[in-house]
Amino acid sequence: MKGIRQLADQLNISIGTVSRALNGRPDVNEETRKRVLEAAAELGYVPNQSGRSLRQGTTNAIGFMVESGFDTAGNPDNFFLGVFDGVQTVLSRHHLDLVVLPCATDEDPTQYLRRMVARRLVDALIISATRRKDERIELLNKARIPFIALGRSATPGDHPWIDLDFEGVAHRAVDRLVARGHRRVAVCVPSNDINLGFVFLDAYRAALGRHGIPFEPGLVIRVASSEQGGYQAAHELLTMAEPATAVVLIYELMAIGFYRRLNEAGLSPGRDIAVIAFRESPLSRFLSPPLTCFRMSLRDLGIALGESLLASMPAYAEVYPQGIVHRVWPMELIEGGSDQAISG
Amino acid sequence: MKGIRQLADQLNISIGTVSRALNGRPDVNEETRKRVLEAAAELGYVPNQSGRSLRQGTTNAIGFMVESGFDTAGNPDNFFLGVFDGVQTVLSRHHLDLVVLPCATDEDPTQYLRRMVARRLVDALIISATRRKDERIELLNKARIPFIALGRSATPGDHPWIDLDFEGVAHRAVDRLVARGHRRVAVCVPSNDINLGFVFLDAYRAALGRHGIPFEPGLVIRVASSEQGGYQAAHELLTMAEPATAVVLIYELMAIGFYRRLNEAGLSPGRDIAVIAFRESPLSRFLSPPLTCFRMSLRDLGIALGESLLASMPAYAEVYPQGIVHRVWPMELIEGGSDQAISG
DNA sequence: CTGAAAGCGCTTACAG
DNA sequence: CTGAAAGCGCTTACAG
Repeated sequence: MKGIRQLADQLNISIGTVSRALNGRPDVNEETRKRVLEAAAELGYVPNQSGRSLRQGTTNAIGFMVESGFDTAGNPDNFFLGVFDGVQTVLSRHHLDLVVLPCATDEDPTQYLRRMVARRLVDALIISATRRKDERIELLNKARIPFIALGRSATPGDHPWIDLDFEGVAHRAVDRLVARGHRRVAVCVPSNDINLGFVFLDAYRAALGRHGIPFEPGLVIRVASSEQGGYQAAHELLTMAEPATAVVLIYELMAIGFYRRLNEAGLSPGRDIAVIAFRESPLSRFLSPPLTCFRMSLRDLGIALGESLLASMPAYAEVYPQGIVHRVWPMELIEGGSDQAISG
Repeated sequence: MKGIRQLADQLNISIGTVSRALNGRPDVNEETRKRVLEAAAELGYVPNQSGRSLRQGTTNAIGFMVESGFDTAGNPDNFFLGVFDGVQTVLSRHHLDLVVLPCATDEDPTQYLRRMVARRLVDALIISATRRKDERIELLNKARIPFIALGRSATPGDHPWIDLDFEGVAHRAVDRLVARGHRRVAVCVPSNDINLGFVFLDAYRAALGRHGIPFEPGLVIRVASSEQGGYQAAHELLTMAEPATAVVLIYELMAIGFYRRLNEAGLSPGRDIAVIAFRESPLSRFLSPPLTCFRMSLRDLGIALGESLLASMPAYAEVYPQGIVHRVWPMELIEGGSDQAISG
């Protein structure tokens, strides 16, 4: 099956009618439509997307930009695959396809995105791993392409975004630890300029402030978002003049290395040092002790991302009247034993 | 900047010349080419991909199909992101872009692929998580779209593929364990119909055979490719009438749950039971004891996939004269302490 | 070396 | 309800 021409010839009708029948236009005889649909199914005809795109000015594809080498290292159990699944649930309602655009580690993310936008591969975009200052936001605003950011940024603009509730997590974590007598609570944040590090740190300071605990820069440990980073963080903590008695980890993968280093020092997480991690992952409860951390549904987040993106696209705004979404995604505390240690 | 028309008008030349200049055709005055290139850069003009695709019959995009819910759960440290990076290194040489096509959990992979192929979104495909019998291979063969499979399959066809060296790993793992006196070596494989489970199991049987050890179906533990699966596997092993003294895990994530369950039973991996896992991941060496497992470069695998795919595309076969690649990817043994346990 | 024109596969006003 | 035709943005033989 080559194209609409062949299908039309086969049926002895015009390509216009075939197109209208296939696209569900109302002004087609039902008998004709049935014949067209059957023939298309039998011959496996599906419209060439390039032809449609060129004519309609729309690709019916939504892009999701991810980066191989950046923040993503901190997301173990296929964080993105879970989110994709939710996004697709929404997109499939409208016959839109999700296309993931992975930016290579050796390419500048803004340059990469510029190319993708210019090629007009997708109608709208989801970007992730937002930086404190994120040029991609300016780029997309200027290009007037609809997009939503998974993550906030200090870059101005009233684009839609959804971000995890770093503030809520920081406050609840600090509250729990302070309630157990801890006054020296360390925090592990990424060493790069990803925005979540700033948001988390600000909330951590505010939480300490509520308890009248002065902020100590020395308790902010900046490491890679990985097992290795966690190992290094524990090492730094152990070599502090006056070690922290509790720690909050921004990535649960860090916990693996963190636990390991503590064990090497003959210390037990949960008994000698209290540990709270950010997001729950499948490994959380298989650590000893299980991690106290925060739960969320990746799929639901994906659904929210998809719906909020469509809400910002003129063609779908009617179906999703939520307007420009700015949303903090709630996280639910899951108690493990890792924060049982008591201080003071 | 709307299109080539505007750019041409601006420069007072025809769109044909603009196109030729931009595409590096030799029959363009160098002075003219320079003007065109400069104007394009200044105005941020990039050809609309739909227009090019329609005219050329090629999209300049390569698809990489992944599945959210299948085998991928067993791949923790961003297995695919690492591979993508290598693939992109190759594609960027030819101004091809990588587009990842994630099949949702609730969609049939073959149906999904059929749609993607029909839409003509990409020129060629990489598929992963091949099944024992994989309809996608038949589909792609029939559609005559170039593709390479990451993973073998029993489905016939002489398409190119690259697969990890499950045989080598199974043989070396069994050899090591037998050398330490083990005769009852269990193996954990996925409970679904992914092909690697079959390949691995066959090699395991062959390896046992070389040592004159009879194959015992009871020592094949089928569980999910996850921490939870590993936990369950250890549980099953502990409740065997005559427990295995060693185990080979097909996914390293399983080790987390496996270790946990052993610890709950007061047993130490590496001391009481020997454990060898398949692929090294960042977490391998942070477990206690570190995992004995097998190392490979995700990036190099991606490069090989990219080059082998291009080799199968007429337009690039000259640059990559390797023909139809059927390749087993080597893995290097990394000693941890997890297989130190001695038996007999 | 450049321009004018055809045509890739579609969708969609416009007639009838 | 259907057909004929225009045109989306490109690339590429074909003239000159």
